[in-house]
Amino acid sequence: MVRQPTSWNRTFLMKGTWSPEEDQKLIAYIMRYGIWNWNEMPKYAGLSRPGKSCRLRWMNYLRPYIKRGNFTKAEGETIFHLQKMLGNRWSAIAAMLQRTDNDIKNYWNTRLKKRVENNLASATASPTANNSGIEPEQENSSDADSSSLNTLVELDSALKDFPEPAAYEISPSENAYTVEDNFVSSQESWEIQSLLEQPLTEVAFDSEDCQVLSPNSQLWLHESFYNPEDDFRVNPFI
DNA sequence: AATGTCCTCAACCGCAGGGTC
DNA sequence: CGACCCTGCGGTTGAGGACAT
Repeated sequence: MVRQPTSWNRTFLMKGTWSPEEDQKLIAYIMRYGIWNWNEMPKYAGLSRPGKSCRLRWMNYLRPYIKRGNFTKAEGETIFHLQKMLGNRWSAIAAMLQRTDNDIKNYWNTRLKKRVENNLASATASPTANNSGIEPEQENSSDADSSSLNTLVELDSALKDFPEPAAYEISPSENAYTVEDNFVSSQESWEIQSLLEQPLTEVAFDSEDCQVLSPNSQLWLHESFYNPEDDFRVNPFI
């Protein structure tokens, strides 16, 4: 079988940052025809981009249902612990947070990783120093506890400069919500959704699964309240 | 104001795995 | 069964903005 030239290896294809016009073309095409073949789609969508580039742009930026913007402290905690448990499986971590793997990866590489490394370096340099704020008797506990404690110390150091979580502080005015409990009523869910402009999806974290979440991150939302027709990202020309 | 350095993040690259022919 | 295609993943790069000197 002869390998046919594909859009992956065509020459003279555009590279670099996507323009708003290109984004619009890709969104419009996918909304109309769906995703059927990334290699062939750019040709029909009027894009001079490799299919791979189109896929990446869609997955990391244009598609609905992804959360963007600043990471909350709770998300930072989640990423920290999931990375510890799963390793660099960014897509798996991203799926749990409704973020993109690229975002998670960037966040880890540019923030958490550096802080953890710095913390470990300082701990190595002065192993007897107690700069963690942990009481001495806690440090004399069992090995397992000690390991857990080290994790907490690393986490605390990694996250200490983070802002307080703001993603669920809904504003403005009379619809202002701060989600602090484990349950949100349907009506509240819808209102929160409308304000957040992100899809309602069940966020199924709990402390038994990953033992990382603060109460703030335990939102129970249901996607049945989400109407894609109202979503400008899904219907860009409405 | 000019220059250098650091930081963030969008995008690219190479590879692996699964599916198809 | 092997060659090829497509997709998804993780590592890396580089442009551009922020900040420091």
